[in-house]
Amino acid sequence: MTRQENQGETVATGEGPRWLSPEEDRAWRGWRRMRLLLTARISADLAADSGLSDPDYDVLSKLSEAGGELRVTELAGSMLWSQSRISHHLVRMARRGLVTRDSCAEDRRGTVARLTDEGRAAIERAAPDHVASVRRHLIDRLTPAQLAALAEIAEAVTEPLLADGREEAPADDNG
Amino acid sequence: MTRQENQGETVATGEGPRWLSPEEDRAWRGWRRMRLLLTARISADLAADSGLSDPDYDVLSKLSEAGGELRVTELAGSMLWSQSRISHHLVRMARRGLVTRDSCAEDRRGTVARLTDEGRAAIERAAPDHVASVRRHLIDRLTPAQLAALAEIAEAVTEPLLADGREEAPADDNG
DNA sequence: CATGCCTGCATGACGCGTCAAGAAAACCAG
DNA sequence: CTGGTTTTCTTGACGCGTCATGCAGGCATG
Repeated sequence: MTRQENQGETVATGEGPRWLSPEEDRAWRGWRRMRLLLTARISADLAADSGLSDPDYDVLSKLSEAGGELRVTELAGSMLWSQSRISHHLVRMARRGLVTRDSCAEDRRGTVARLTDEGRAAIERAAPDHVASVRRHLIDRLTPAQLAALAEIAEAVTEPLLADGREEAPADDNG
Repeated sequence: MTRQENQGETVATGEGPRWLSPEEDRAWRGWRRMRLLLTARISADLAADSGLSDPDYDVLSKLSEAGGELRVTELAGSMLWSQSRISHHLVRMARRGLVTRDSCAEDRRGTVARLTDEGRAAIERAAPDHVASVRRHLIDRLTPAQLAALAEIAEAVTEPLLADGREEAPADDNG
């Protein structure tokens, strides 16, 4: 992302783009490495401890928060997932008996995703180990100040992205 | 991740796990949302601007830094990718004419990944827009202090993860 | 120089996520 | 209530990444 080896070469545009400064590059590379390694690690812990994937856990968790059932669109909206993604994933989870997909009474286009007993049991079994993993690999590595900084950074970055999404396609965003 | 609706219920372990405090939860949720949205957005920009995927860009960039060719293992090592991942991806990139995969002279088990002219052209065309996208969505949203904090957070989190990897399987890590 | 292990890489199967296309119900005009 | 639009969700194709497996070439040991 800094100019690297090809620094002497002229870029196709002919106009010099603003490459990243060393500090900027350090943050960018750090972010990408953290994304790669932390995600992989917590995901692997979760799979090993409970047999659930990260997305599995998220869906079960949301459904559990919502009292056990939720319209598919609300599920997608609250998780910032695409319709297609949630649809595909619910099919897979239903196949494994973690949820059911029942057609909705009030709106017959709709589908209600419902936690099965097995699904509820799975999330309750998985949660403690998962929290422990998140603590071990992220929370406990940071000072309280860093934790606060991370939250603020995330908010500063995601807010404009959420706003972009709303302008292009004014959709629901309750989450 | 905080106790949410099921807070009154007893967890299967019977022993209360240390759930996340509000500040911890804010950081954890923020991190996940940032990972989801920022990654998606930069990735979409890259695809729209240049037709390359994120992994495409990373591979081309590494090869370019290395002067145009690299042993597959070194490529994987420097990017922290699995052998399998790099292998699959090089097959796909070779199919599109971005790289070639030639068997290595000194070690006949080995493979050398080489940038084609087309591959070199692709990365040079893509780079300026990509930097601009990274600036727009990440760098420019943060103060210099936040940028430094992000880098430090990333380092604090990834260092132990890299160390873990080495203990379990003492491999190369030049990157 | 044979034995056996380790390394470097490829491959197949499978889960995951996106985009594009489509079906069906709801909504809304006139 | 008819015709068009919008919403809700599904589906198929395809790229991506992982894990497990396999295999050929290097390497070390006797």
